[in-house]
Amino acid sequence: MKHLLPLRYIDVIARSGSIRKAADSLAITSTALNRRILAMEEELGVPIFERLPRGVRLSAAGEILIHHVRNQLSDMERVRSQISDLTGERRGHVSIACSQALLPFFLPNQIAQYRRAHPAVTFEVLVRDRAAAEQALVDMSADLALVFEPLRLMDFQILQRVRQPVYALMRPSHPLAQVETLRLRDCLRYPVALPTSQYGVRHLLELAVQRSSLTLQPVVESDSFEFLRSHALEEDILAFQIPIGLPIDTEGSDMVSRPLDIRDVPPGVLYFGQLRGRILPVAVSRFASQVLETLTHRFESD
Amino acid sequence: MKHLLPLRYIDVIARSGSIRKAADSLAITSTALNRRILAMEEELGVPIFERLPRGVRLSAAGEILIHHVRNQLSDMERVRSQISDLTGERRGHVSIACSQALLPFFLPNQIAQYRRAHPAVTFEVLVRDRAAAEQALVDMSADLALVFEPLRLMDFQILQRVRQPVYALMRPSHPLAQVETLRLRDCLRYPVALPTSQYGVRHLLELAVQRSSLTLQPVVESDSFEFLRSHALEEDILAFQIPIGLPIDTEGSDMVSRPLDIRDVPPGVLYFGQLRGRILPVAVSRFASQVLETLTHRFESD
DNA sequence: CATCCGTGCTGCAAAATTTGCATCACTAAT
DNA sequence: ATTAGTGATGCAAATTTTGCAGCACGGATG
Repeated sequence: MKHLLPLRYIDVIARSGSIRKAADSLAITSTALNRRILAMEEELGVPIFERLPRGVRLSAAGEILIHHVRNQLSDMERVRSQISDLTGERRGHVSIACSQALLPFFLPNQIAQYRRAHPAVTFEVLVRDRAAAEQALVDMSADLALVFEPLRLMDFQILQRVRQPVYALMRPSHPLAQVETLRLRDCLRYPVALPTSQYGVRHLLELAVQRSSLTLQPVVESDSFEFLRSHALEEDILAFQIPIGLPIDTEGSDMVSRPLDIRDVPPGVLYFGQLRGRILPVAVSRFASQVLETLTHRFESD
Repeated sequence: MKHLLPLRYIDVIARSGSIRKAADSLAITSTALNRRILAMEEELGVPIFERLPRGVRLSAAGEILIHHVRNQLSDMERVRSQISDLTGERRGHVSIACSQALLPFFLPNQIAQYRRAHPAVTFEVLVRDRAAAEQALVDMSADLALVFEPLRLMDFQILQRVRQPVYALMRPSHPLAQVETLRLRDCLRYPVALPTSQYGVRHLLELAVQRSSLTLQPVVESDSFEFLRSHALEEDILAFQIPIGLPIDTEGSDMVSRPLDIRDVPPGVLYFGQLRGRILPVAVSRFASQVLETLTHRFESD
């Protein structure tokens, strides 16, 4: 849609922080782009960007405007998609910001299921920590977010909340593999692998040890759950994960997972949400319904 | 804002039902306008308008689009207004669709009060019956609606609901002027003036007489409350009105108002609302808050 | 049935706008 | 001091938009 080209320009400049860089990625000259911005600022009567020696930054007015701009762009996508629906097609694009735990099983499974019904819908999955996920919603680089134990919740409209107890992950040969429900103090008698402190699982374990007299002394620490899991596959060590990050059927799996006793470690909460007040494109909305259904069916809501 | 000129074009064409007429009121040639529409339809891949021998009409796709278009236009106004706020001004425009009862006292009072604080804000008051008020919200010719006993409530987001018992209005010399609370059967012993059947007050009275064995036999009927009131001033006749249409202090008034017993006539409900899901411009939002405050303070909510 | 009026659409030339190049002025990092 | 990167600007070319005149069509009119 041509008429919102100026809006795309503003969006790209705001993201790249430089008119020249934006011009490159928009495949036009910086002159043209620069002048269009100047013209818009003229119309608006107020500068949209502050000029810095190394580029530009949104002004106060620009901050207000950018919200509107991104909304417009997104909303036009929704309109196009709805119009496509009229003519029989069903296209669309869904962008999801999520925690690492969703990567191995849950999201591939959900997306594959959705795409079986709607092959023309495309997906984008962005791994974001708890703070960045919300930011992705705000700047509309993501439509939906699935995050574990998020921090701030200003612009985050919760669609569903499910309880996620912490599970320990180990080789079948591990001494604890036979125990049905694990106590924290038993776990900590063995070497453990932990995610770094930015992650929700680590946070919950930290809280748990503070209540007891135990201490966390990880032999391996990483910001990659995939690495932690793989490492626990190599030596008799405990890794931790939440149910949504575990395979649905543990038959034939090379790892054993056992829940930690909730008296020791409180269950975390996985939040599924969108930007507050935003009207989602049809494809996104339908996919969200499916995820919501699955979450509700498979986990305890909180 | 130049970039949403095409959107204004679409809006005006949709309203006027003809490209040439729209072109006139937009002060451009029909050629230019026509070509822009053709270009947009090309971009969109779908016709926006159906071509009829006497003009154009929105197609199915156009119906979807026009919603988006009007939202965009309105939202940009909100952005401009918010940016103006940053630079110190406080401008804006508020358009209200309302029932006749609001005209003599309530709205003038509210608007005057608001304009004392914000003299640069302008107002527009459209008298609309119950169906047309909602339509005005939908096509965004009105920002807010204040209607008595509305019919459909699909796109109407209720901000407040207040109870409005029916009052009888008469000269101080009328025999019933001394009675504190009037019974319906007493009223109907005297000549009455009634609004036509499209109005809520009439509707409530009709309901009331159906429950009893009484009948309504108005000596005067009109679609103007002002006329009914004036006529009751001329002869000893009963008119009817709801509290919001009555002066606040009855001191020195040339008319007496007495409530009908709610056992006979159920109180009507006055609805204050906006278009569902719409983000209101700042000026509108602030005015709405003031009205809401007043309604809550002055009447029983329902 | 013939006429007429109002409609949207189109070819072509003029007008207006946008674009790109070369260049300037400026600032922070080197 | 130098350099590299930034946004702004004058001017001419390229592109887009506009307006005029006229066409084809279909319902209203008598």
